Amino acid sequence: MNESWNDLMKERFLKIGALRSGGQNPWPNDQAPGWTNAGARAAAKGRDPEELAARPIRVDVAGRVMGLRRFGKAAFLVLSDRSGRLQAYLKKDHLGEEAYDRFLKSVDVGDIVWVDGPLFLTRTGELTVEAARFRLLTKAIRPLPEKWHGLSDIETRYRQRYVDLIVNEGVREIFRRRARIVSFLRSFLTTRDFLEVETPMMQTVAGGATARPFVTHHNALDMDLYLRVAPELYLKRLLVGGFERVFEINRNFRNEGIDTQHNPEFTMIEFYQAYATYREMMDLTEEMLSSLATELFGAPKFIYQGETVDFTPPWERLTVAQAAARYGGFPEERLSDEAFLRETAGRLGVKDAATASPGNLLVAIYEEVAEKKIVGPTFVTEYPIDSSPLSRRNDERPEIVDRFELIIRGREIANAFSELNDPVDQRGRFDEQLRKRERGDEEAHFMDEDYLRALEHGMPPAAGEGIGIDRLVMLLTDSPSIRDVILFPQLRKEG
RNA sequence: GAGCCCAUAGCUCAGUUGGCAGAGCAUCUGACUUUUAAUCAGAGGGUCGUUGGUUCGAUCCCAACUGGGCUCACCA
Repeated sequence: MNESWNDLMKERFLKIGALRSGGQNPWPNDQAPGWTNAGARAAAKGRDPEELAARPIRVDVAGRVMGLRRFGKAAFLVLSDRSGRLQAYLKKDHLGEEAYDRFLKSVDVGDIVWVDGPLFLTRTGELTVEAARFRLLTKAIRPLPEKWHGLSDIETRYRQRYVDLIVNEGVREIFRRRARIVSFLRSFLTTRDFLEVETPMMQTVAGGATARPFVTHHNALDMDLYLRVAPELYLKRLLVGGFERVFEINRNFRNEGIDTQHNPEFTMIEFYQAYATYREMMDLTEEMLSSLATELFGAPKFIYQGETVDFTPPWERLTVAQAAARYGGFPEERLSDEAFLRETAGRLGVKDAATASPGNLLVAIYEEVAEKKIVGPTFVTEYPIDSSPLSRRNDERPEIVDRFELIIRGREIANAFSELNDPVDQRGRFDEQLRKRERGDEEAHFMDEDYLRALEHGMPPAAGEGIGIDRLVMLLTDSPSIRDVILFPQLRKEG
């Protein structure tokens, strides 16, 4: 008995003692159910009470006791397993006085039990197992939250996700849907001949994105390593190696703030296709996400936070300048005027408005006035070159890159571009990033000599894309916070 | 990192203009053999997040701290 236990827990501990002295193990592991609750329901579907009585279906099921209604000489248990709920009925006449009394003395809501017996329908039509045999499989010491209001304290829901999952069916459904989404994306790409790969999470150079990395240390090698901020540079090495279509679904780590859109570790899918451009990536994305929504909802439309999101292709395509002009109310031609950009950026409070390049000013203005207002899905294109050090330069306009961001409900969901495979241009871009880093930009890219060496071997022309899985799942589960779609979101140490 | 808000029984929540801490569910005892948040009768259960301060007296007022939420900044 633990001193910190409350009265409810002490009460249950006494029951454990009673079980043990009666020769019963409170935590046995020698009984597996032959049926799931949903399987039992399916077997009895359409049968009326007389048919069930005439040709009994005998099932044995196990699950957590979510409800317990005692009536003296009979009792109902509500059992919950991975497939759903099913009611069990225990009758003293059928089970024998001693066994019945002992079981009902020891069992509590929250325990896991096994029940074996024929199915029947109660007067109110509820499918029920009439227990001929039963066993306690797991004794719970802690009580579950209240049956009607459940667990709503947000901190407890995140810290003790196991309790959240036990009592909040909607939470279980979110994570089932998350698994379905990841599985859909995986098979969508696999059937298009993409190879799934795994590349390093611990990298000597944290490349592929602009973000502050986590640092760790390898003792045997006496070497600092970075948790990856993106898999991009490794996946493109694989294009060099001859895997012309690759993808990876895995965690990235970024040492930045935490809020409803950001968790330090988050899941990305990145995919790369040789002989494709960012234009084909738009088509692929439209097809992938609209068919995903159709798979989930039966149509490429769904509700997010009270508003309809429509994934029916084709999606709107806007340049950064067009988006800034439309949502900021500027004449588009003025957005190519450096003085106007500088003045506007300054007025909007953009930092470095006096020194930033015209391209970066335009993006900053777009992000300030337009991005949050775009309902989408919208592909935003024509990003300036200095914000995209790994993207292919546009053939006609060397100041922009062949890149898009996919914006849905004001959030960046995907980022894609035609890949820069010119090793000379790439070295120049890395040099520029190094100069930014020397000026104090902690998020600028590092030089990656091995990546340049790979490019020097020849990377096929290609396009690649990354989609933030957590944000996609938020959209498709109508979740307002990223913590609602990550099983164990990052929190401070418990106080 | 900044601002605002929150922390009371296992859970969901009241409450005290500063004077013995409340409800429902859960638990325990009793009644009850087809219930559905079962019902009925009774009982027990609290370091009011932590530490200080003000006060005759603090769960309540003040401060700091811890944890959480939202907004902003950074970012995807």
